[in-house]
Amino acid sequence: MKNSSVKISDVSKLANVSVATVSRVINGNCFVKPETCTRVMNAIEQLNYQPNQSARNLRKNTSGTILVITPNLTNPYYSNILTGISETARILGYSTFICSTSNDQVLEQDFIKMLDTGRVDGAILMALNSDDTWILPYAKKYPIVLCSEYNPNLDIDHVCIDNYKAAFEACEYLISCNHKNIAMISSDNSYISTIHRMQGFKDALIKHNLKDSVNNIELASQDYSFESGKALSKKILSNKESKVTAIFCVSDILALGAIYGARECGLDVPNDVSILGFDNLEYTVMMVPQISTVNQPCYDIGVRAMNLMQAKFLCNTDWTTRHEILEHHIVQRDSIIKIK
Amino acid sequence: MKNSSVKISDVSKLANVSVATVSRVINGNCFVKPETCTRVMNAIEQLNYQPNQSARNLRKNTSGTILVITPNLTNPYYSNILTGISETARILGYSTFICSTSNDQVLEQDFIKMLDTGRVDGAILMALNSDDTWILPYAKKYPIVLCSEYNPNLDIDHVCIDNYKAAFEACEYLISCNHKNIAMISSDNSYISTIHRMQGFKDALIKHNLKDSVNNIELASQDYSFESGKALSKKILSNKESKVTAIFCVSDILALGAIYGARECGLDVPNDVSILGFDNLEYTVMMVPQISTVNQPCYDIGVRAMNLMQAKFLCNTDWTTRHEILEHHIVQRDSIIKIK
DNA sequence: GAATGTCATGTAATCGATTACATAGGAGTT
DNA sequence: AACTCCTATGTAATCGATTACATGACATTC
Repeated sequence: MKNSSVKISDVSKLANVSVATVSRVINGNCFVKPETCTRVMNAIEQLNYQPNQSARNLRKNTSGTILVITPNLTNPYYSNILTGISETARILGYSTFICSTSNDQVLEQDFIKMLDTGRVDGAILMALNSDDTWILPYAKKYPIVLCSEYNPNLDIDHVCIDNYKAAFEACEYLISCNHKNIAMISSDNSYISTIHRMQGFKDALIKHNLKDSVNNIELASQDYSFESGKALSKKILSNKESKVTAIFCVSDILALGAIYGARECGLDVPNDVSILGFDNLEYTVMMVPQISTVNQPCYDIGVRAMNLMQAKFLCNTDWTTRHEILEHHIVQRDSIIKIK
Repeated sequence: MKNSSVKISDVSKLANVSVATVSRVINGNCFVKPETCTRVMNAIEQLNYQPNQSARNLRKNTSGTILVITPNLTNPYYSNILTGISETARILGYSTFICSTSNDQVLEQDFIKMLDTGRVDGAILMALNSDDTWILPYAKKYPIVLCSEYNPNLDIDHVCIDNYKAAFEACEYLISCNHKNIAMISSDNSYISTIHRMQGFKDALIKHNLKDSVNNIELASQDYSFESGKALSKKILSNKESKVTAIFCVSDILALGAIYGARECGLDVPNDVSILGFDNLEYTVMMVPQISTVNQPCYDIGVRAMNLMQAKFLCNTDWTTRHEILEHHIVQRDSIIKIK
């Protein structure tokens, strides 16, 4: 026998009140006599009553759950954000429905349709391309929050870091270590973070009169894979003319690949080449050399995204779009040396 | 305007049939004239009708969602299993509700209560202690599948590998490389996998007359952390009398820590100490030395767990408990050498 | 041609909550 | 005493689907 077979009418009978009163007690209506309230609560306790969510959702026309769309679950960058989202959702009383797309846009748009069916009340998306516009009609109808990535032409709430500034500073950090010939391993996608990081990198080079490096950008074809990082660093480092002394990678996994590739070219990191990562994932400190990187507050990004979602739910007046920019910082470790 | 405001009665009006007929079409009842069926489907298409899940769930007394309980989302071991579970669930038409406990049993049991409220139809648990019995009443009432860990005294469906055999073989592999003084870094928890691995390790040593090594087991206090691996390998290797030449770690992260610790002791891996990991997570090949390890088919474990769950749902006769044991294998890479 | 069976469809009850509206008792006002 | 107002509670409609049961059309059988 399911406990769920205990329903509100059972409670009402035991407490000798109507179902309406029981419902009022459950939902904290203030017009219930304390005495009655106690009686009802005792009955609930005694029967171990738990309200049926489907019935509640049907009546209230909500689901209490948030759709979370992520490219995958295994990349620690995403899983850290997801942890922030999930834990915050739990605390705030929402459920989450985490869906991974494996970068399949059709799947992504199928998931989004759950907003229409009432299966979910809102959605947090973690990987919108900077030129995606299909999301707009949904964002107009439902609460949507974008995480890390967004389309600058669309007026939709989002939470992210200042990727332009982060890359600019990262590049300046390498320059401050007297690197003059710097390469970048970026990614062949159209995320706004990628665009901003490349622009920040270039602008820093230009500011410091290192225009020759501006074209040293290689693009990883499979997003942020180790294999791409390895292959591209070998490509960069095997070009003896260029004499690159530092590589800025737009993810820690690419940096890992770059280090491996450097080693295969017979080069030592950091003595022959310096490598800078991005994200500051846990494993950057689990190896030699520990990887210097740009910290992103992944967990907090998730927390803020979920809080923003709740704010949108609670707001009953006009909502003005919010863009939350969290702080990044450069983490100096062992994969970079200062050239004398 | 929500699309969800289109309801079954709107479709029925447009198609000029009753709601019952529309429902029959949606649910594939065979007693509908093809002609009528087409008319209804056109109406559905035209109105972009999507059935309201809450109403459906209420009426059918199901939720179509599976609770998945994991210690965390960030450990790639779990996130790979989760991927297998989620993708399979999607294909089979179920939703998943992934909850992470951070090893908080109170939270875990709170999550399980969602079975009682009808919020979920079944649960997959990924980290049951070998002496946990609180799960039993739930397993009797609801479909429950255990993943990786289980309680051998409880008759509950589970999917895992043969950890005893895996550890036995792992140890024999080290012995076959002529290691005679072998240590183990295990974990201070009561998972059945841990117990079995330690037993397998010991029995292999005994079989090969290496009884002296049997007490070389150190326990990581914070489950499978890098820090523990580092500290314990330093402890093991700094003991000059013991002359340990190989360490078997019960997780790749511990192995990572062990390698780091060895390096801090001035020892080279694999030339001075060999290190064997467990799990075969992606990053074992992303560093030097690439880590030799025991492969677990994480993704498949997830797939099988979800398939098992579905089998339980579909079974309307008596169910006999199933224990699915998937294949492991040793992956030879660079963190182990054969002693001459 | 009456009885029976099959197919296709409709009517209305039902799932378990929430909530608009109704009602009744008691306090306060005139 | 008659009125209003407030509090506390009950009655019944409602959310949007599914489905048991009813019905009618038509085919088959004897």
